[in-house]
Amino acid sequence: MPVTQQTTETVEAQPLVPPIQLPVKRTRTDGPRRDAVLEVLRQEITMGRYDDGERLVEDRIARELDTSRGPVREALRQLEHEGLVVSYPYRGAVVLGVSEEEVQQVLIPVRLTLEKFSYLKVLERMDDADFAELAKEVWTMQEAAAANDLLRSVEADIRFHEYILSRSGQAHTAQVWRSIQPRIRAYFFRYGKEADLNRIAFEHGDLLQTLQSGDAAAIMGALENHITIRTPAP
Amino acid sequence: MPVTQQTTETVEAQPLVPPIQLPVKRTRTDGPRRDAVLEVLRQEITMGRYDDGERLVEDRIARELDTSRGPVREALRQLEHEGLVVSYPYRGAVVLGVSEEEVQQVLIPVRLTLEKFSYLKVLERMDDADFAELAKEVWTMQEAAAANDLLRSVEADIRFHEYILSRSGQAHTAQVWRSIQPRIRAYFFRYGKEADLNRIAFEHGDLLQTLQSGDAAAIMGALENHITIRTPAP
DNA sequence: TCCCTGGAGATTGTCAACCATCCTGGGATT
DNA sequence: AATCCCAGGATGGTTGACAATCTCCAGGGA
Repeated sequence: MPVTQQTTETVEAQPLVPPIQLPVKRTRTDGPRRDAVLEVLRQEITMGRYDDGERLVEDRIARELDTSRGPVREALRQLEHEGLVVSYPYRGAVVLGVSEEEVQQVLIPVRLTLEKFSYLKVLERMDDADFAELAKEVWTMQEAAAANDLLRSVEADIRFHEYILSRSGQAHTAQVWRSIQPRIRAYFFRYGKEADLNRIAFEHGDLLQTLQSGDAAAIMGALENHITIRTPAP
Repeated sequence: MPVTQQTTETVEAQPLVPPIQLPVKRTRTDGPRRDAVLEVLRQEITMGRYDDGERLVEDRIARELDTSRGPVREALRQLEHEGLVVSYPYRGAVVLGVSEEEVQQVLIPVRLTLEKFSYLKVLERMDDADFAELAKEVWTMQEAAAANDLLRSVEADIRFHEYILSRSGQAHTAQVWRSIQPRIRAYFFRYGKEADLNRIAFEHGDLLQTLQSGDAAAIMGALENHITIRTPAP
């Protein structure tokens, strides 16, 4: 499954023929290759197609995705910073499982901190266009709930929160979020099989409504409920 | 200022002379080159030798540190994950300043979350050797305070907390810490010029003592005081 | 004058081939 | 049984060459 085709190719240059070489650009603007590799790997790990502890060998992945080791190396580093992988010098990278306890007691509270801050920051700056954007995601969640589509629900959930994070323009907050988000995502997929999608959609609708009210205290409360409460019962 | 000398060199091979080539290994085990590059850059940024927004050009850095672009690229990515740098595709990396507000309202609270968790996790596992290790750092802080040496004090401070973090063996917690710690460090250097080093040393001594008592509630309280309180007055 | 276009130059992103360095897992030795 | 040694496997690093983009600025046209 090639990540993207070769960037440029010239038609087989026949030795003594006039240089008609038509450059066949298949490049398009799909951004750096490493990002494509990153997405593939992240998806595969998140969806559980790798076992915890399984090795990720640069050369193999490079061949599989039809690219060179460079982009693969960078993608692996990124995955390490997203906590989906651990690696030791000269020994390579292995898949790292998410422990329920750490997610509940560390990642979720950290996330709460981030969101509380950025919601406060973004409050005045939000206009109707922003709310419309968020409403769209809530709508998607409702659809996903109706279709019992966990994937779409989680994606919309993430986008909902990410929209506000990015809108708040707090560089460091966003940085921490990027590092935490993939793990939370992976966690939802693993332990969220029997999550109540309707409830998720409803909660976000409620959160959005509270946001529109502009009442800071109410927002903090809604956030805390929304983020903290869903403990998949230990 | 070369990061490290060439890995292996053979004595100038005189054309028609018997292959006496004595391999002059200067390698030693100083780990991956990227780490050396990383440390140099991190230090320079932390110490304010780069202005906020200043560009970090791969080629220039590679030449300055006498290495190739590979390790430099990896170091820059790492710095990005440490929040000391931001980069955009095809546009390169620039130094990112730490905003006091984000440190106070985001990074510090996040840090508190991490430490609370890991301290609880590590409680029973701590033995006298561990406490001795921590006592050593407290001692260093006292020394640094006496000499009014901010650098040494901050270093020992970081090591104190990092020791417990790593001792707790919580992979995800440690991951987040690694991403946050450099920024907090940089923050201390920038805004901590008139910090009371004696107070810092004392607080850690107190924290250590509380740790040895094994009283979980007391430890949480001490942590909260220690980490949260030092607001350099806005 | 102001806006738009089209390079030119600079820098990042990728490739490929090669070598150094380090880790791992036997097998032979003691 | 414990230890040492070695070969194979993988990662870390180098080089040189291109491809892909971005930035900026000079001209041209409205």
